Amino acid sequence: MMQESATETISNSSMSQNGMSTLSSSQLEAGSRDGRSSAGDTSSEVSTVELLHLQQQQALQVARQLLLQQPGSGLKSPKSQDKHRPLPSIIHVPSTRRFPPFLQSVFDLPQQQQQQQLAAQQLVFQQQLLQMQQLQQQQHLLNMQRQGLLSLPGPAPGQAALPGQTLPPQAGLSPAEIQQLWKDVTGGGGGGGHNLEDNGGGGSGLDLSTNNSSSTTSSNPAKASPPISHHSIANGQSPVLNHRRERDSLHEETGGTHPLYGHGVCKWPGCESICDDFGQFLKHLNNEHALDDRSTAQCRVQMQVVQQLEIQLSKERERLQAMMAHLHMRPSEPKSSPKPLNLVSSVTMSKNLPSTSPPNLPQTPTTPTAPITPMAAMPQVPSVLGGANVPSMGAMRRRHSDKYSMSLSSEIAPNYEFYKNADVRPPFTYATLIRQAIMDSADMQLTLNEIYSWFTRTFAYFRRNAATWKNAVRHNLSLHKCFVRVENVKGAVWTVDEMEYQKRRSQKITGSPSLVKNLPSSLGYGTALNASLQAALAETSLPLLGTPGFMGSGSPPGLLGGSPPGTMSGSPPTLMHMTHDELNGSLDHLDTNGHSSPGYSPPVHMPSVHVKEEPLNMDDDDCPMSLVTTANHSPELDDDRELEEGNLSEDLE
DNA sequence: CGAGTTGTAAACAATA
DNA sequence: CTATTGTTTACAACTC
Repeated sequence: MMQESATETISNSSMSQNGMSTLSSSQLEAGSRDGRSSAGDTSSEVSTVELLHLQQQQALQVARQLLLQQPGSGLKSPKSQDKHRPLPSIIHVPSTRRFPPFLQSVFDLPQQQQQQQLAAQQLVFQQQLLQMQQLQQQQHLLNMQRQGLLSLPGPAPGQAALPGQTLPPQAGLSPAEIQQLWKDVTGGGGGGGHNLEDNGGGGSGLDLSTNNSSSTTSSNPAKASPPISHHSIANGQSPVLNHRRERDSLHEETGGTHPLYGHGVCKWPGCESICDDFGQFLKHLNNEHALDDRSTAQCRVQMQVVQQLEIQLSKERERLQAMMAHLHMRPSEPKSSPKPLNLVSSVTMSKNLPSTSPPNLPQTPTTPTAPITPMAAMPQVPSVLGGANVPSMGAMRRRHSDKYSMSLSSEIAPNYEFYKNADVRPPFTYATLIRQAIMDSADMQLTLNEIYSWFTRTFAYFRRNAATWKNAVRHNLSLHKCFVRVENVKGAVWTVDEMEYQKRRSQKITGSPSLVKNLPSSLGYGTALNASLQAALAETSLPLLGTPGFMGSGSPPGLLGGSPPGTMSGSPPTLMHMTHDELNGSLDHLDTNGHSSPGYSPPVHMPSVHVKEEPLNMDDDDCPMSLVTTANHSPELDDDRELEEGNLSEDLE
């Protein structure tokens, strides 16, 4: 009972990462930078068109590259490198981030930040992809339409294109042309080009998600996209993002809301009129986009655009599945059933509860409701369970996962809905999950019950067999040194000793004790405390940590010794995410396992200091700050600390 | 084959 | 007394 309530009360901090901000400015800049357009900043028509053109091309190019790469084996990143690598997520691998993970870590971004960044990149990428698709569709449509509706203007396509860029073969129209078309159809609505500049590849892509509902809306063609970034993209996978986005926009539009209005701009296809307030927008809407032939025609175009996009989406989806099937499926085990999800879950479960799990579990228990698209689901499911891992018998454990697992946040986030609704066992160890739960919390500390809640809230899988997994959770908390119990006034909370956590990882990975020592476990401090700092240190000392298998890029066998990637016997979950995982935070990627640490005890727990102020309301929140010193620490700790502290810097090389 | 991980199950103790 | 929370053991399944 408590749990239930807790489940509800707890905030979804896990989704915080969605809150990314703007798209990478680099993307935007690229557009203007490349083009000669800079010359015409003055919002002359020409410049506007050019800008648009550039931006579109840019987006197309990026997206195209990705698409091309993905299918091909050439993909250097997530590819299945060799060992059972989980399926790379097509969508998740922004071409933009080519730099090695460890480089990223150099930035010392705190985990959250990194995640955000990651997410942002991801979003940008997806946006581009969508944009590309949209453009293609639109081009087709326009192509068709122009025959009847108008004559083409004619700026040479691709004129300002970047070196390697070319328009999609099939596209008959250049972005500029499209733009022009819209304008023509619109009859000259558009305002200045400001929009373009701001937005860059920005917002239009996202709209895909909303398109369906309001077709006439946002999915506007290239031009009419919302100006700035709201974090644009709704990454197709997480509805959450969409919601967020919607909310955000609502927010901004304090006055009123309208799908065609956002960020002070009219989002009517081809129209970018600036409307300072909602009232003005309404006026504009009624005046400029009243029911007339022109509007009707635009509406029709938009409908077609949407349809085309949908078709395209389904095609891409098919392609994705085929790719995944190709990459992951073991020759031996062709998962015949299209519904890996449930299958899997049941299989997995079987292990846990041999008899318990009803063979016929609500196979689609959650699925039906789950918003997740096959796209989102696919990656995970099949790879995780589907594949070889689930050898007929339930005996197998899917521990692989964690070896790779990185930060769940990155892994989970994108598939948040999936895990939340699908009864699939997450490919992470309990330790990893627990850590994530704690890290997701505002205070970096959770009570046992809160941890339980996180599990049930985040994974449908853990809504069953509570006794089993809860016991496992407790067991893990007690067993692993990285989990530190801190006494609190109202009880006790669990925190993560990142140092320990990393230490373990490193051990696992390197296998070399010396290295392990590098990790300054003692810097001490605490738990949640400077995660970033710690992360940085960890990274520094173990550059490879971040890279291990993910991405497939470079997992140098050398250091890793054996454990990392290859570990997973079967198919790891989605490595794709790993891609960003690396970015994410150094802290995350490597995963851990339990107790390997030699004999000493946890290095410091910072306990006292960091104690929590009860985040939850479910209890008595009266005492906001319950500072308590933890009793946990035993003398032994200190020893370690010193020990390690000493070497630390030196070892780092 | 042995060591180390991870997941389960279960016994127990301390508390609420 | 019961339910939770924690700690420990034991064991099986895996991986290296």
